[in-house]
Amino acid sequence: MEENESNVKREKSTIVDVARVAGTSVATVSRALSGGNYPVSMATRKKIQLAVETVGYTPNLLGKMLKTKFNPTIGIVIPSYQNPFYIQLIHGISQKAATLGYTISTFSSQRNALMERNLIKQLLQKRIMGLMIASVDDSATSLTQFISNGGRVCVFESNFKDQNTFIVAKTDMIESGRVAMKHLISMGHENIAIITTPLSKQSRSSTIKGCRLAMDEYHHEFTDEDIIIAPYEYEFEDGLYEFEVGQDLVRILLDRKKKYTAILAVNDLIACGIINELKKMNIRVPEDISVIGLDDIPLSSMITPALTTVHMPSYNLGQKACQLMVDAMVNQEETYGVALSIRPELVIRDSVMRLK
Amino acid sequence: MEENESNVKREKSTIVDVARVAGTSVATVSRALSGGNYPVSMATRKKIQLAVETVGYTPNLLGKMLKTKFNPTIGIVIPSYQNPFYIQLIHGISQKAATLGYTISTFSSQRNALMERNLIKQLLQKRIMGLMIASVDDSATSLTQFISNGGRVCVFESNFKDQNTFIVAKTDMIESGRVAMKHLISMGHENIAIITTPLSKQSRSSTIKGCRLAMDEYHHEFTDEDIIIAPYEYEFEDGLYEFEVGQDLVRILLDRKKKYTAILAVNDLIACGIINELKKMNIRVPEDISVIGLDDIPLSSMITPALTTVHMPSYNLGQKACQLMVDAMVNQEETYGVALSIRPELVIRDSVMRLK
DNA sequence: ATGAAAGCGCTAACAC
DNA sequence: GTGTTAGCGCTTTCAT
Repeated sequence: MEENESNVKREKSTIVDVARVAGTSVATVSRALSGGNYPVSMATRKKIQLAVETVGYTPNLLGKMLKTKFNPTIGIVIPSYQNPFYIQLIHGISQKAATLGYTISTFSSQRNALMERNLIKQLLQKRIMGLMIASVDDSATSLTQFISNGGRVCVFESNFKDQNTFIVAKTDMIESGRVAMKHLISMGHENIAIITTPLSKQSRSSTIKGCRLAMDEYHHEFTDEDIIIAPYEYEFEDGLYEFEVGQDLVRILLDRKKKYTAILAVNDLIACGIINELKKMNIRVPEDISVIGLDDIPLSSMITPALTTVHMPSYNLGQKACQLMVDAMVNQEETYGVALSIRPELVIRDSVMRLK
Repeated sequence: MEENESNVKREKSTIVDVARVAGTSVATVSRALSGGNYPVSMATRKKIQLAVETVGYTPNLLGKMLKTKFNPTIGIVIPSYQNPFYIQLIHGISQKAATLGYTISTFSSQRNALMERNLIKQLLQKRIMGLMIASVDDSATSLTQFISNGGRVCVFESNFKDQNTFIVAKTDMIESGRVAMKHLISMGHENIAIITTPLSKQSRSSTIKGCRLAMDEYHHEFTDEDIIIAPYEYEFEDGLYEFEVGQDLVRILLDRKKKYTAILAVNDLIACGIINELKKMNIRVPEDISVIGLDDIPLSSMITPALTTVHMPSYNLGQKACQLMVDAMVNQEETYGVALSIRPELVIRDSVMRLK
């Protein structure tokens, strides 16, 4: 099969095809098509536009990015698509990115540090300059490597001590824990249990710290015994890890000698699991036991009883973090060490009962 | 600031740096690093490996892809991150892609056709070869353009008549509607209403068709009056479009003269919204009215009463579709027109009551 | 088993 | 305002 001039199966056309048809040089085409406001006469612009259509030209970003060393994409890595908290975050980022003319591309690490590293390596190899991540890795080496290759990193969650080379964007977890716990106390509860996923993440231990703070303020007794920690952490193929943690751990809690009047779950998905399991056991919420969560995901207002929780403005957080990210990407100077902390807010619904 | 030989801030090193340090040619480095099983002596391999580490080399995929015209990435475009059905689908795809050595990159069109087109254009410009999409666009032009540029497309949902250039992967929606409706009928229901989002999508009208089929089989009366269709379709910034559709439409339904004993919702999120609203109005499910959904998302087993629904094996569907996709990407011959249809399965829980 | 060199599609000096 | 040309980092003939 010989190739002839008027090839029926058109090979993907390039800038030179356009130039040939338009009767100009490739430089002019480049300038007309993406050369900022470089002067190109209206006449040639028209010719080029026409040529673009006749040859069916689609720019090849690969060539452009190779040349300019700039990939206007922001990579987002989250631990799971199952937790609505991250979904809201993505929404926020996405919305802001769109207005700023950036493309976002999202990935799930499936709570797997190895997979996370692989993902980051991929991004690096594609010369993506911006990375926004809720990391599940104990080590920050992947991230620092990303930065030493000229990238910008924004972390939402991290196990390691915050590097001052990252943009840190998080909700104030200490305050969240404190707010939730104070609400329970103000409703007359004293025997309160905490149910949590492993404390490896800094955000988790911060939450607990906030809880302790509140208990201390009121001189309530509170020991490590009162905290039940999930022994495992992974992503199910199909199902909701955190929801199941709630279901499993509340059973363990109920088997204990010590009796509690309220449970604080470190996130809403866990709280929903708890309530779900309690219902199965015919234990009424909040009459028999109160439950409070943290996050305020859509599900929380959908279940019965509607969950009292602490709202994390993740949509806002995403928006603001994205703005910071883009700033860091365009500025050549290092705008590092930025910290963004968003204040949580109590949302009272139906899962906590006044005790006395 | 002059650049000196032993530059402190290392510029990103390339294959030529590696070659220089290893004392070989760039061709050899390329072959050693990614040249399949092209013969390179063990000795030089070692030298190159060493050089890679000393210069801190990270391959630039942009260069590679530009040269090879092959981008081993699969782009996924879904209407929303809020609907767990798609999340399950992504999980399935992701898992399979990982085993096949492909990277997936996901995007949300936010139920916006314009945005969807933009996304597709982006993918095209990045010369991504594989696109798996649940399209919300009325027109297939973006998709056909993608294909005419050498890409492969797999559709999960589409408004247009199926092109035989696509890989079509869907659950059998006609059968789903039929199964759900038959269950209602077998439980003694005759006055059944359907609540649905706009029928613009083919999958929606297929579901309805299936419902009609079931009604016909039993010679039950069923008219367009019994179908309530949401007048709008868009993605909220923050919230669950379909859930709210359920809430809004069930109120409208209840205001009608005709009284129904059962409601069929075309997806679970809608069904959950319906149940939620019914509860607020102190109407008991299933005692006062039965509700059945379609999809079997995790939420369905979490609410009270647990939702009776039709399970769509979206995880499986994702896996199989991904396999097909990759096959199509490696095969130069066109493996088009493949259709994959997965059979749904009734899941009986607590939201449907036997009438007589 | 290795190297030299052409070129993928694009941009950005530098000329005119 | 427009054209010429030298690469960006990589692969891949074609030699040797």
